[in-house]
Amino acid sequence: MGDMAYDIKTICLGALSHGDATGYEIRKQFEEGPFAYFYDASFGSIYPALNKLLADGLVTCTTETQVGRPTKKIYSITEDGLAALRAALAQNPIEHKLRSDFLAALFFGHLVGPSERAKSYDAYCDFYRTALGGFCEEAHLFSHDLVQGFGRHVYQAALEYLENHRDEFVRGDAPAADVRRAIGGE
Amino acid sequence: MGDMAYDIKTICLGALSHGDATGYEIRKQFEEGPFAYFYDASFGSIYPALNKLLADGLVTCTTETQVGRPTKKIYSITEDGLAALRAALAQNPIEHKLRSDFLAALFFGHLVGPSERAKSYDAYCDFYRTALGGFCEEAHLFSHDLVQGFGRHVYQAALEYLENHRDEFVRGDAPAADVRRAIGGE
DNA sequence: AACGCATATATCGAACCGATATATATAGGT
DNA sequence: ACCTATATATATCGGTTCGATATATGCGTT
Repeated sequence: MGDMAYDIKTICLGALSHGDATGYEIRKQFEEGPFAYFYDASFGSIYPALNKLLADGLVTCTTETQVGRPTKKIYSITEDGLAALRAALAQNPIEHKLRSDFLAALFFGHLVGPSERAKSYDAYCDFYRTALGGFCEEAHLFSHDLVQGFGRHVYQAALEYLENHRDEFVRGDAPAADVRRAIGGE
Repeated sequence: MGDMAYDIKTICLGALSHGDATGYEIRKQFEEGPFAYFYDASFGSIYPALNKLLADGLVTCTTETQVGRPTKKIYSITEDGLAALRAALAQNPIEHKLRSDFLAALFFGHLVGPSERAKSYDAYCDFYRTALGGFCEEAHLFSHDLVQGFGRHVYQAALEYLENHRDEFVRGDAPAADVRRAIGGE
């Protein structure tokens, strides 16, 4: 118990606990679905993960041939798979990692000019505006509802802060106690 | 221009733009420093990155022998390094990725019991409380100030939401339109 | 005296991302 | 009518990065 992180296999089990799906459909859930904003996985990790889960008996697979389309491989979670998912969830992981190149760009904003700062800033605002449109309004489970509500609340707060500090940042107003080092240029 | 992400080399250049440092000190900045909350890098990527930057002439290195301690390698950014950093910053990347096992645990909260839900939830609240204590109050640059203020504001909003929805989530209150699938157990 | 912790560098396996390849159907633009 | 882009669907491969481990030493604590 304690400090660890879920791997893609566990997250795939989680996705399949909501219903059968193909690898392609799981990917779409990461891209547009309800947990798009706090998790991601690419084909390069989903397909190998599903094969591993299949070999371990945590999922089953039925193929569905289609006319003029690639054959679908529909995966279903097994009893063992659900038990493995519950066991993983019981381990209470404590990871929460944000990697934001947007914030890095703003953090080093003093190294570029006001127009560059404005460009980064506005792209970041747009990111939040777009993301806020993507949160589902009506969740079917209290847990999904909480996570969606959380995301909406936090993203709204983020956008609000950004809108209130734009001019100040783009102008490059110095804070009260300005002890900055000279690092050349600009 | 457009869609890309910074790599560790660029972020190391950014760290060195604030002053000379060893690989160990750069790591500490990712762990406790001002941009700890939106970026991370391990020794396994920092040391190779610094070697690559040295080979490319973007940083210089002076060794400082110490009594009874490993020899320090102090890195400094060069003119070329600063130019490379500015060039990378001008590319305006648009990546912002959150990977939260906390939120995943809450998202699948319906699969575990109320006591397990409470454990995950409280650990998440503690994460935000601890993190809020780590934001620096007095930044020396307007850009650092903005990013710190943003983090503080967003984290406060996150904690506020969590505190207001705890009981509801732990009890497992169903939302208005409850169309949940039966997924076994519990 | 023993143990853990901080300092400091370095490497290696495993995990994972991003791009690419393959194949086909539909939709939209010119 | 043609051509391009997008969507469906699976799979693999190279490269980046993480997490753990190794090495070496001093200092503080039990």
